[in-house]
Amino acid sequence: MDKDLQRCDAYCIHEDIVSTARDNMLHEDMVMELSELFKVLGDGTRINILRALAINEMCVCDIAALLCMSQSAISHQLRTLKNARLVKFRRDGKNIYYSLDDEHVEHMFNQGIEHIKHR
Amino acid sequence: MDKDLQRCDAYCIHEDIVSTARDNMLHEDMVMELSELFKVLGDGTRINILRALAINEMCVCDIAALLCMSQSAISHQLRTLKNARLVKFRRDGKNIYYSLDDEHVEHMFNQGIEHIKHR
DNA sequence: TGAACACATGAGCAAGTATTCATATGAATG
DNA sequence: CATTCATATGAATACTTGCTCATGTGTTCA
Repeated sequence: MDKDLQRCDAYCIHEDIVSTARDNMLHEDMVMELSELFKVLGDGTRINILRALAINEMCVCDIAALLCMSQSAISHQLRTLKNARLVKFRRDGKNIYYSLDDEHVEHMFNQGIEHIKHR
Repeated sequence: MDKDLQRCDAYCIHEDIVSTARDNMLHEDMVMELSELFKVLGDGTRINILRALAINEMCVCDIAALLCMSQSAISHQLRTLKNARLVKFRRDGKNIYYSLDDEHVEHMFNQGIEHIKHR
């Protein structure tokens, strides 16, 4: 089961360091989920949406007005954010109000901003 | 200068909420830099590289061996990470050793992992 | 019930991206 | 100085993605 120590053909200089690194790697699934999460955050439109929702819940056409984008474009992006469990929504009559569904995203933004400011 | 209150044509329901959100938006440049940072983190190969470098500095062929990928592919990814100021390097003879150049990335990973675990 | 409104969704396209392949650079070694 | 080794880089390609356009779904209201 844990015998995934299959050597790949790549030439390696420091066996011990590579071996230690291998033992500390994240599980494949976690890496995939992490990269998908970051991929979702890696888009200006979605960042703007999340930042806006951090202040207030909003319906789709409000977000579209805020960002000067089409309703369809916003709707597609909200779908992506919904799939990533970053936003939730509630229906009220004809409108659907979106809001944040995560307490970690803001921390991630802040860390990102720190990284950028620090050059 | 700050008169970028140009109304876009999109129909908007809640003027006050949109207006408040607009006042609290991140600056355009910051959104771009943030999205570029997250984009860099949004790739499994680069996540694996960063995680490995968090344990030890490593030369290119070691990373290639660890991840069972070509030297060229790793080199291209390291370039991306270097441009994002996430890794630094030093030369020692024929080898070039890469290491982390940021203290925030690990926090971002941890926040990401928390988000994922929390469903 | 049917028109109007808010939103979702599928197809299509232009732009971006991760890898491979071939080749270039740069340091050590004989 | 020529060869070898470690790494970088440019071009090409398969794949992904964000938007638009057209249309579908679900709710309200007359």
